[in-house]
Amino acid sequence: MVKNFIDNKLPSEIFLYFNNTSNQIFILYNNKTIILSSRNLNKLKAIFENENIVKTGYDLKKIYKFLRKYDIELKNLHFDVSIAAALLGNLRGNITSRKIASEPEIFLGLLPTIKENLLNELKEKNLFKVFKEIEIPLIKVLAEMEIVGIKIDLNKLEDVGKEVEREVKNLKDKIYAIAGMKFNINSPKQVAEILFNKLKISKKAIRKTRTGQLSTGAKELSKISEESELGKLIAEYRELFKLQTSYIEKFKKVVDKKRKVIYTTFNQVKASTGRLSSEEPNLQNLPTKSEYAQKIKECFIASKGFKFLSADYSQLELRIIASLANDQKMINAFLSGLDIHKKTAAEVFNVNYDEVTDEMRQKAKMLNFGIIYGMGARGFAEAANMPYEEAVIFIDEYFSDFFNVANYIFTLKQLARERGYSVTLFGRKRFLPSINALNPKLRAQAERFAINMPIQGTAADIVKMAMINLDNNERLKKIGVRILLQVHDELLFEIPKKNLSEAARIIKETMEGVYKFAVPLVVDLAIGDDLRNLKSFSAF
DNA sequence: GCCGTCACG
DNA sequence: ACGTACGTGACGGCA
Repeated sequence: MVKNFIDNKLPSEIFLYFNNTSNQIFILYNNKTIILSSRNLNKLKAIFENENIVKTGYDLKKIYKFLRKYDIELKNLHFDVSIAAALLGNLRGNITSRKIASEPEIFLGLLPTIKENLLNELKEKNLFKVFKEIEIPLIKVLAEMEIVGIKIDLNKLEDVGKEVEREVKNLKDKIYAIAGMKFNINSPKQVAEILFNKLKISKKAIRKTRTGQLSTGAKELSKISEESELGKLIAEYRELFKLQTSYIEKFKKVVDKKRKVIYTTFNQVKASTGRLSSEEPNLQNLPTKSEYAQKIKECFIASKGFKFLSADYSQLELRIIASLANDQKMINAFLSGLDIHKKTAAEVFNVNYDEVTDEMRQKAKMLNFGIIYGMGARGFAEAANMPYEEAVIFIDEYFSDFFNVANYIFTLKQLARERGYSVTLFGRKRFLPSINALNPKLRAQAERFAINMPIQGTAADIVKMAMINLDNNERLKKIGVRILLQVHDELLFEIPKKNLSEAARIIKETMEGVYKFAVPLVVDLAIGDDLRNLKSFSAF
């Protein structure tokens, strides 16, 4: 039956849908439905691999990966309706996989119409360029990264696991002893009960959660250190419990035991700013801070014969603000090559660069972050742990120093109000239905989105474009370079040892050359055999 | 299925 | 007095 279809005239386009429940691909081929399971995929191999037949589907990355398992390369990825819908703002969209999973054939039949509608809307709303030039080419890059995975040392992971487990138990015992009873430390409700009712620790400075319960977050726990050491112990317990459950145990659960490789899944369009996200497991939030965190990172190792190379954009978002705002003072700060937060501090505190203290730098750093987040005085005061009045003064000073940044932020809000969306340099949009809302809370939130999205989103566009350019580089392909992970402003590669220098040079040049801003992009490199021991590396 | 919490950029 | 700076994913508790 499949044979007959192929003998007919070749279609110019086929439509694809992968049904998770049955593990089958549903294909619309010259208006006929073909259903293939892993056993008979090969019957359409020539069609899948035909460059002249465009492929349209729902979640093409998943289909690409499925076919690759059977040595078939899906070529000419053309239109992904889930991506198109997301770019148009249907984030957790109308098209949910659950809804369509029960009626895959009906959904497949609708795909051509859905595609036509989405295509028209993308063009109408000027989103086709981002779709065509960034998101579609990225599908294959992400699929390849997910297929390669990252190697993990299971023996080492087991050892760290035991250490952390022992430490968690110790902390547990200590906490019970001080509390005078056993309770569930994982229950914020019970922790609050013990601290503030049983032990009668002062709750005057303690914040409440949205639901009116006394908060027991790390910040609140640190406030009670004068009265009891329980706060510190509970915080420590939480930290280690987190490492144990969210990382060590999780990795053991999802690892491919035979290959000793962990495979993540990147979501291309989940984040409303255009960032990627990573799930099952999330490899974009590997812990870094503590000694145990470092021991976990040490478990991620380069494949035999390869070295890790990490390449991260230095201060990507601030460079973008300085450039897009065309703020000469901030641009000069970057061009000087000095520490940007220290330079900012010198401006805000009106002192010489050399006179900037760590505390001043810390405040300036928070101001710089605040800009990216669309801060208000209240939020900044809270984050920087200072009185509201003082925060107002700091922000005023910052904006009078960097007045084009202030103008830029004003313009971003203004444009968002007029257009109903915010937009990145490369045309990605975030629709902001609440930007003119009467509810001040909702409106203020939309304004923060309006400020943050063009910055975070432009950075996301840059990194996505870098990934595509790297993937298109024939030389890198030839010398065996693989991209393993993307962590927002950083890419992790695996490189055959003998080609390290050449690869590093091409990678740095490619990433820095993605776009020419007023402030040049700078990429820092580091190499190593595991994720703990990465040493900075000069490509030239 | 939501909440509080905490890991990351 | 309060609404209290962006984007995520994952956990256990709890109803």
